[in-house]
Amino acid sequence: MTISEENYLKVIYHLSLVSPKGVNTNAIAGMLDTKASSVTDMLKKLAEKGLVAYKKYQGVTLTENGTLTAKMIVRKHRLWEVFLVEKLNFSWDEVHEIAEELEHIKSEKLINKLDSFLNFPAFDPHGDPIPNEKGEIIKLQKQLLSDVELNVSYKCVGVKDSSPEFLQYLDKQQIALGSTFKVIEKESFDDTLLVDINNNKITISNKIASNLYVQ
Amino acid sequence: MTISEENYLKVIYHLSLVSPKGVNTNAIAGMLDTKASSVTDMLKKLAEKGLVAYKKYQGVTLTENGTLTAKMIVRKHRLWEVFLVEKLNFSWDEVHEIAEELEHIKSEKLINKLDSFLNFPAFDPHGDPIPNEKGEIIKLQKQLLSDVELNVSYKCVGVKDSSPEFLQYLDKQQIALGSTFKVIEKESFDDTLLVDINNNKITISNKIASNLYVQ
DNA sequence: ATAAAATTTTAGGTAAAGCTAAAAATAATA
DNA sequence: TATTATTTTTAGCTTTACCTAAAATTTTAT
Repeated sequence: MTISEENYLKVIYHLSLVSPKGVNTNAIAGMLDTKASSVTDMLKKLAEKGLVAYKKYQGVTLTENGTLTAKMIVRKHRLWEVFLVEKLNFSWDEVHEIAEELEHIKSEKLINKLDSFLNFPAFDPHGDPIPNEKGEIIKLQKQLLSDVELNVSYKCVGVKDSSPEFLQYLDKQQIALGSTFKVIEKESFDDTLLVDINNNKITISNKIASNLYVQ
Repeated sequence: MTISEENYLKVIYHLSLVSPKGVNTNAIAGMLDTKASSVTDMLKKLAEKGLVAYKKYQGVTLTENGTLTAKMIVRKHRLWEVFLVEKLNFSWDEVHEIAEELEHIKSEKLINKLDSFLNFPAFDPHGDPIPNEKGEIIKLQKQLLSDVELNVSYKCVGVKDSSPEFLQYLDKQQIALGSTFKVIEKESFDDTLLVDINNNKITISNKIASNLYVQ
């Protein structure tokens, strides 16, 4: 299994969560910053290896084997992110890029020992669930802050966008996982929210609110 | 810098310690399990990049820049080995292979934070010195057990061969870094040694003795 | 329903890092 | 020193993972 193949599987896995019936060639190309023709080539190869079900022009889905393989890559990525934040004191906006490399280190023993060293964390620093050794994932029913009821208390449990830019914005606003939210008012014109965060009233754009998961 | 280029630099660095005047194409090929013709190709590329000084048929040496780059790869390799043994409880015969992958992760910040997390270790689990951030290396004057005086006490400080086979043999004989050695007798016929290890007399072949560093 | 637009695939090509086989240079030996 | 042996390089080929441009298919819109 090459790094490139692993990256394709991971991207198909993430896109499948949104389009379970089949992932488009162009969508994959967009995520991997490559061309559609390159994607077609790789899909044929992955199909040969039994990792995806692929029919010309029909999009692609992961096989059972492909799904498990993809989940193991996600598992590695998220465990390394926990390591980087918890043990090496990286901030949550720095870890994604490094974990993109670490996720390709090949040793099941390594990842299980790392898991144990970290005390079997269930979530990564961005609130995303970490698959266990069998690929099982805790799925909590979270909502976007943009879809939430007025005057009800929620807790921040994750971010949808985990780009450094967004995460640094949250740092600046002192928003972190665990912060408590109550939407006081919603401006109907542009869906801007007036929110009470940790007993501190701030205004939040719809774009921000629709990238914050609460519970 | 590709993984392949890094592996060449690392091998040239290690071979340079033994042949400082110039490393042979065939020697590199042997270490990397590749063919001499492939090595020639790569040497040209590394020379282009200013990492090695290369003249046809004359062997190769690292430039200053190449030496520092190689040392940083060695630094990463050895720090990851310490992490694997100290934090994840791997045994010393398991870590080399995994560190071969981890040494290629590209983030100076990562490696310096790892160094700090491990309390700036000076030696790896096999007793090899870890270059610091500047590439400086502590060099201790160690001897091979095979070259040592009779009836003088020494301490084991490193292994020359760090293959799993040799390390597992040492485990079986309960020899570890820090073990004390006193050579009681040397058989002149085959240089077999009768050695007192931690107050325990055992017989050791010349092959074993010439792979153990003591001080 | 058919034409236009968008998507996807095919065909053929490139760069990296390997390979084999033959040629060239260096080293060893008679 | 001449010849043989070894080492190294060159030349040309393969595979992986990309690419562009053109052809095929599907989707959208008139």
